[in-house]
Amino acid sequence: MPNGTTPKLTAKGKATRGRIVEGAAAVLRERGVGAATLEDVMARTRASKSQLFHYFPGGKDELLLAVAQFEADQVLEDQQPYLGRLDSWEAWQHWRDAVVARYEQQGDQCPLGSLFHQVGRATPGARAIVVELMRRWQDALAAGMREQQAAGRLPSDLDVDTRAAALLAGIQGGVSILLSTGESDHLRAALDQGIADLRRTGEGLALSPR
Amino acid sequence: MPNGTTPKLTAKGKATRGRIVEGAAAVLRERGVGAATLEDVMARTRASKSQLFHYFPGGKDELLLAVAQFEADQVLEDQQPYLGRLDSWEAWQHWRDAVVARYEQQGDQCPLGSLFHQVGRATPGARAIVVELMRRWQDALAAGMREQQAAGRLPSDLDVDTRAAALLAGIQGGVSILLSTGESDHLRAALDQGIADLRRTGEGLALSPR
DNA sequence: GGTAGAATGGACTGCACGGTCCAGACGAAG
DNA sequence: CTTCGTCTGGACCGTGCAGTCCATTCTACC
Repeated sequence: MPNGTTPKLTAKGKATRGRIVEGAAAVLRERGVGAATLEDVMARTRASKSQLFHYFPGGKDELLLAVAQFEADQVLEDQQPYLGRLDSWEAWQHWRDAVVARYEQQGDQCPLGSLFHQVGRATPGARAIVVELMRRWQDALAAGMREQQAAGRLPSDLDVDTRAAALLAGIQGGVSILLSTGESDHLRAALDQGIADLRRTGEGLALSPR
Repeated sequence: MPNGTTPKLTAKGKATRGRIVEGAAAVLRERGVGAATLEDVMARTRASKSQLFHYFPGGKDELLLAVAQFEADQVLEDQQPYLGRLDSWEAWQHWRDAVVARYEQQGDQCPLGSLFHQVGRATPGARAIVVELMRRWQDALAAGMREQQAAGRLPSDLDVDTRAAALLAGIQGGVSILLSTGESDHLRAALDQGIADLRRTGEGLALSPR
């Protein structure tokens, strides 16, 4: 039974724990999940082994899970404020730019992807984190489309959820290819094509009844 | 300096080597890259350790690379003959079905994805395999679109390569999400949306000149 | 049918890395 | 100022697993 938090945490403890998670995240991005060791994390965060196991009694797996949650939150945060306010085609474009920039800068390390390749399908925890991230992401996209519907820039009978799912898939694939090849062409293509398709769907809608 | 093949290979040797690669591929799919050990492979293929190192002097990494190549070839092969003959919208649909079926059946194990998460960005070999796979895949899609152009079912000025890139990204993302969540909705959505978008692009083209 | 080289078996090694333990410093609360 | 619990340091352990070595058997070729 995985309980949420270890024992009591004082202010100092909280800080240390946070330091460990952030440091571990950095190490994982650099070294990759397979290669990263607890000692790497210790060196990076200047924490002793007992600290690691003090804050993450479940050992490496629990730490990885914490990092995964941290990274997952980061993903959506990095898209704000654009992702939360997709109420014009310009806003969509800004969001697109933010996504491309974020992942181009991140380069070829996949904090999340590799994480649950390690902890992976086995544990329910890891999967839950990814599922939740995808859900929130897709919901945000769908919400943006609904705003455009409300503004009369998308047909009201558009299957928003499917469209959002397809767009999200395009992003994921683009990122995935970026990670393996180092080229962001596919990410750009997927985003541009997805948005263009959307815009064209709404074309000439202004003249439809109120 | 990584040479292509070990020393001389007799017929028997070739068979054994092949057996090892296939067995290793199976083990990797089941256990995941991180968890799979050489001893697992030994058990599965009934090969001794010296055999492993006889055929793959580079050790585990070289074996993983061989498996990666094997799996990469498999991916495209599994889409044939549909992928090679995308000369009608029905053919595109058949291909779509084949892709969905293949990945739904594969379930939640990612032979390739996890492979180069392990060997990964570090080695040039792994990246090359993935890059090559993506290139061939995308080329096949682009070729299919060109056939549709030739048949007058797609505008001749369509930017085929970008469209193929976007579609490929959608597939990759759909698969990637399928792997993490177990749901194939996104893969279906990406494929259906991508193809529908394509078809709509070619709509009403029959009445164009000639 | 003999020999050179490939193919196989399996014991052995080394060590990296996750995890445990205890001893001691620090901080909060009464 | 005492006390209790959190926090930290670092030595220590066990082992799982990649990789090595040599001895033996099989295969091809003359």
